[in-house]
Order: sequence, then structure tokens, then C-alpha cells
Amino acid sequence: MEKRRNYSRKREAILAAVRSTTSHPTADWVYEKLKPEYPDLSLGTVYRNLAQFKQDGTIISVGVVNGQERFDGNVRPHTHFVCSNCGCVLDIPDEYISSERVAQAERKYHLQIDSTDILLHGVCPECLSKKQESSHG
Amino acid sequence: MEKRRNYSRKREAILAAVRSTTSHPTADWVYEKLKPEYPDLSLGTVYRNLAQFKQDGTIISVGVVNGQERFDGNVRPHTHFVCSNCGCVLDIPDEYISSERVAQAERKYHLQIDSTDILLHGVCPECLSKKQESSHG
DNA sequence: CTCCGTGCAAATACTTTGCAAAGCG
DNA sequence: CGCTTTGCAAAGTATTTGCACGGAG
Repeated sequence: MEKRRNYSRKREAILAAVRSTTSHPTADWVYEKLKPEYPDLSLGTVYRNLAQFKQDGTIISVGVVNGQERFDGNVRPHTHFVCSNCGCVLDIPDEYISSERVAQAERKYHLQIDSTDILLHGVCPECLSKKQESSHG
Repeated sequence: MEKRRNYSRKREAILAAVRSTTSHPTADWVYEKLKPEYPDLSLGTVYRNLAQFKQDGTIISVGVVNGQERFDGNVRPHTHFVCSNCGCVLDIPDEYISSERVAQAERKYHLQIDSTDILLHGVCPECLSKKQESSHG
């Protein structure tokens, strides 16, 4: 039933790349990052492996930002912030919804809830300070 | 500065279509729904108007589900649930994050937060009961 | 030797865009 | 009339997939 999984150096590298950053990378970012060390790496492989990791729960998907899916190697519950100005994705360490409330919602609405994603949208600190500067001019 | 906005029967129809349902439609759904009454409607127009409504805050985007952006005519704060089995999007009336907590996060992390989206992932009631049935067989 | 993993390129799928024509004010 | 909106079709972009070959067990 379970599919056998062979070792692959590239797969390891892809996972390591996602885990190496808090930038919530795209498939293409991972590809570009690994390309120098793995010149024959192909984008399809990156996509295939990311999809597999995501399905396994080894990584999570933050969602699609500006048309590109963003991944996160940090699978502990936390919150994400997306800057509508520069498109960056930031981690917010706080967890705003307790597992009790999730369990409550499951009962109340007859759902099975597997994950809880919170996405805040707005302007990041960096973009905020740039805006302030320019408004002084 | 503000761009002038002309009346358009099709634009009205597009907004009405999104508001007419709680299915959190895609651009294509809106297009197909209006096509019979507006045979010369084009998909590009639907995309253009949805983008505009979203920017105006007249509608909101639930996010991208299975590669397609889902919209919602209900702009009051609420929560969304996405079924990983059938892809449906359900409204959860509850609001899990108070505006006080949002304001707190803004101060704590030096952000400007414009919207708070909560996306629960799991299995919807309908798919749950189907699974139960089939496990009896 | 037998499957799994991959490169490559083609195919998909959704969304965006340029342009000329039609519509609103 | 001037600016907005649209249809149409082409282009753009991210992602997926088929297939033959190289690699792990």
C-alpha cells in the first residue's frame, strides 16, 4: 500500500533549502538556489518534491502570493503576514487560535479540521518606513 | 486623482453574481453563470471587474484553491473552510481573532494590518459522511 | 534486476494584456 | 467628444506531466 521511497540527494537538498530560510520560498527560488550546486537539477523535480513534502506534512504551504505558491519549512503552528506592497511573507510567532477552539469548531460545524492557517495582509515594517520617508519629501 | 467610473450593466451583473451565492465562486463560475444572459460577455471582462471589486474592497478573495482564485461577496469578517477532498469552500460565521488582538499585533510587530484571513483546511460534512458510508461497505 | 527519481520538453490551466470598437456622461 | 469598458485573441506565467534514462535497493 505505502509507496516505497528511495533516497535522493536532490530531494534532501530541496528540503534543506526550504528549511534554510524564513523567506517562505517559491519553487523557483529553491530551484535557483540549488542550481549552482546541482547544474542538472530541473524545475519539475523541485515541483514534484515540494508537492510530496507538502503531502507528507514535512513542509507546509503558506498559500499563493502573487501567483506563486510559498512554502514554509517551519511546521509548528504560527501565523503568516503578507505584505501587499512588496509581497514578502513574514512569520508571526503567535498562535491566535487554540486547539480547543478548533475542536469546538469541528463539533459545532461537523468538520474534520486538519490545519489552521492565519494570513494577515497589510504593510510590512520595511515598506512602512519607506513610505514615511517618502512622505517627508 | 480618482479614476472616473462609468456605469456598466455587465459589471453590475458580475457583482450580483458573486453576491448571489455562498459558493465562493471562481472567475470562470461567474462567466459561465452570466454567459446565457450575456452571450457576448468575455472572460477577460470578468477577471478585470473582479480584480477591481477586490481592490475596492467590494468583494474579498478567499485565496487560491486548486489553482483558482475564489471570491466572496460577503465582506463581513468571518472564517473560511476549504475541503481538501472536494475543494468546496464553506463559511464559518465565527470570528476567531478580535480587532484588539490585531491592533496588538500591529504594535508588537510594527505592521499595518489591513485584513485578517483565517483558512481552515480539512474534510467537509458532506465528504465526511460519504467516507463513513464507504467504510461500512 | 526492479522500481523509483529525474531531465527535458511539451502540455495545461489560469490569468493578464493590447488593441480597436462600443458605451456612458 | 473624452474617457471608460469591453470582446477578442494572443501572450504570459506558474505548474504538471509523459517518457526514456540513470540511480537506489
